[in-house]
Amino acid sequence: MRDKIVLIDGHSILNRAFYGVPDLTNSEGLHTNAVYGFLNIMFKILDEEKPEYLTVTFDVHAPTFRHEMFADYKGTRKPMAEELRQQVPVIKDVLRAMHIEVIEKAGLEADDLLGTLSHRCEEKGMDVSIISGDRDTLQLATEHIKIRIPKTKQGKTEVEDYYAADVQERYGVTPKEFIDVKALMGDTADNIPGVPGVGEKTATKIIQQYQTIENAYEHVDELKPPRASKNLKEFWEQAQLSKTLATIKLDADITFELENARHENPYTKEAHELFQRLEFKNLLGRFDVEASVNDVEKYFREVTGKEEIEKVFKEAEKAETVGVAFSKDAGNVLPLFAHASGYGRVSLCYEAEKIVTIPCDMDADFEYLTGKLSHLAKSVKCFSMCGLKEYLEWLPELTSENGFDAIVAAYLLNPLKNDYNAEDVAREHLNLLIDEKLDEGTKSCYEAYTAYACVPVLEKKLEENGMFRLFNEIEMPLVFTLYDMEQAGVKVEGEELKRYGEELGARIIELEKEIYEMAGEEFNINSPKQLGVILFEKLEMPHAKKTKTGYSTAADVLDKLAPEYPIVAKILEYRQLAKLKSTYADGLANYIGMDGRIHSKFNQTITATGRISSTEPNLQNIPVRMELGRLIRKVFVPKEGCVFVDADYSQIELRILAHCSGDEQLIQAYREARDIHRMTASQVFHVPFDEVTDLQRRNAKAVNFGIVYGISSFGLSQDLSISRKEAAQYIEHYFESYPGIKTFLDKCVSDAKEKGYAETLYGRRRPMPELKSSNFMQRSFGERVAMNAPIQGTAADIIKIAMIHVNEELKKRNLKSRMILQVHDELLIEADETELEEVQQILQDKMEHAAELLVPLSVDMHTGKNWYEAK
DNA sequence: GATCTCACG
DNA sequence: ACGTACGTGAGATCC
Repeated sequence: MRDKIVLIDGHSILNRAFYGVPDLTNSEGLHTNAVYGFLNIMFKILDEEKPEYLTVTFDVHAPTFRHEMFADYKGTRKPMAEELRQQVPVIKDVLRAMHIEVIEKAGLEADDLLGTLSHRCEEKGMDVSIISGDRDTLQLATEHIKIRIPKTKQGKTEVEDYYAADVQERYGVTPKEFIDVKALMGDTADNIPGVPGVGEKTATKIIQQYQTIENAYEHVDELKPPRASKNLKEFWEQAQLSKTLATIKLDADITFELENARHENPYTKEAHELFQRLEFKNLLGRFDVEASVNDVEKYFREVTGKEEIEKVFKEAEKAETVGVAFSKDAGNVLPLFAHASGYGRVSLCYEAEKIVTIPCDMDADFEYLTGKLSHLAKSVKCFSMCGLKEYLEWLPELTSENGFDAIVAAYLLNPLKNDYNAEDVAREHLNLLIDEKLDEGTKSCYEAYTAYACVPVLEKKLEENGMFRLFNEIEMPLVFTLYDMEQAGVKVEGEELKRYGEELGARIIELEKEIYEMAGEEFNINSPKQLGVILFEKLEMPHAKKTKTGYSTAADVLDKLAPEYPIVAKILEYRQLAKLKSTYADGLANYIGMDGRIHSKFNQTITATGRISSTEPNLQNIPVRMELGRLIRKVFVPKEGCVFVDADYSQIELRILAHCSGDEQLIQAYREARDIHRMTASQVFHVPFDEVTDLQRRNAKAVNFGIVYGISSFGLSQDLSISRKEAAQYIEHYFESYPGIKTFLDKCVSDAKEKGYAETLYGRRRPMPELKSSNFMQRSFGERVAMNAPIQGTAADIIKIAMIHVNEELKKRNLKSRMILQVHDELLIEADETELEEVQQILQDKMEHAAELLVPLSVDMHTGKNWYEAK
């Protein structure tokens, strides 16, 4: 059996990875996508090949890089992107930590290193795999040297393999002849001149016939086409030079000790720490966690028997802080004693060395244990869990005074993550690794311990980041508010909804028929791909836009075609109805519970800005803009004896902008309750206030929206279907009229650049690594976000405060009315008819006084027997 | 699982 | 020159 060595072309693969993997950044703001992509490719190769030896080569002098991704790029080298440059030392650190040999030699091209190493290894009788993104290395392929070129396709890495025979098959020449082909055709990127007028086709033909340029030169008069014959004669010296340049050295002067390249366990402790810092979560699974010792586990204890359990709780009651975890035990616990919800175990940590897990059994079933916990909640100062809201059902005695949610705290500290869980909190904040393959009891102990131990750590970090009050006074109380809303749910008329869906269905079938007839064939209208072919190929419509994968058939494109092509209008109508039926009519029906109500989830740890999100189902995007869709709201009804009260903030984001910017004009306008869009129109278009046309007001409104989004002339021009120039002019006039706003928005960007995060009025932070990007698009995005996040985030803060106050007031007064929905700037209350006026007064008061700004907060309120009427 | 489209603020 | 408005969630298609 031949030994095998894998040689990785470091810069080439790093470069591939950089352009193939979307931008990733760790919480320190360090770009990591190239390193991540590199490691993925490397691990894939190692898993496949299991080589005895492994070496990564870097050419030291690589200040510039060829852009292989862009076909239009030719000629001189472009400087390496800053985001890539900063990752070069990182990958070297990672490799060092993994004990993988790195070979660099000043003045030597990576190709020559690879050539020499592969050649030497082959002579020693080894199999060699060269991993490179550079096709020049194909000349190195032999029977025993395999060239492997990784391709990143939609997140998946595929590898093209070339032995000598494969090169012959693919390119029609042998690897050695490949050099001569290149000598003739040249390579601008590598500064190889080649022979003028000879391209790939001609070069290949000539070499297929004559094998080498020398042989071709001997028969130079027979060469075809005549141009090649003439030029080879004329540029013979240049051709010879080109061949030298194109030839990869096999005998470079380097010292290489094979034993240094021996591939042993790369999963070292140092590498693990580095991977953690880089936040390569799904690569951490490769490490053997057992190796990294922690001494927490030895304090884990399983407790059974009523006497023992009582003893534990008695001890726990004396603690200031307890960490608690519920576990869905799939193991040994008799299902008989588990709860219907699936919980079969609770765990408790009340000192760093007192960590117990209690399986539900005949002595102590789930209700008994949660009863003990709820009782415990009355005596401790801090009752901490990971994801508190999920468990409040079982802890009726817990209040926002002493409840602590580690997950919510972790979210505030970094709101950009996709998901939050106990393992991550332990790793990031306690530097504690939790094995994924643990039994339920141990895992549950870890979670309880994490909830316990992270309290002081997270509190300190919140304090340091100026978010202590935000956490204690807004986010934690909100956990309880959201829980109440989820419990309350909203009543939905199932029968009505069904009828609505059926009506839509009937119309959809009609439309389908008409569309098929007009198209002349049947196809899947829901498939953008098929639809694109019908519209833009078969019916030859002018296609305005393209997406990555084909034609865009988005509504704004179709809107422009609709006046001229009746079928497009039908398709738009079909789309609208199909959406209403699938997402809303049918979609919502699936969520109606036994109580006739929908209990949507309100998520507190999703958005980057601090907004709440709603899922299963999303009740924050129920149609309202179009009448047909809006009708859906008629099926959302209050329960018997109740009415809906819907209250929404009027232009809260613009008011926040007025406050934060201190712009005199805008503040004055809001104090006088003037029509802001009309005023803007008057200023931007230089017309008297009373002479503003509807169109001007509409456009001004779009400008105001744009300001909040972090305006760009392009975005505004798209929205208003005007030229970019015009849009830029609107913006210019706007900033002339409101100089305070311009100053404020500029400050948002410069502050965020300086601090690395954007901040709301209440101290909520959004980290902003994008602002450091050298990529124009990403940086511009960062700038828009830096303008938008403080405004959108402050609005989110304010309505959260209002929600907490409204909910508290309803409870305090023992009212039967319940807050049931939040839609970003809107609250929906199911109000008992006898309490209607009181509820209206509470809503108005608490919403308008949630924050005291330089401008009044104004609330619009409506009542009705369904959501349609109340909006 | 990625992509496209579209519903909301 | 680059190629976009800010923030979400869900359904359908297609690989």
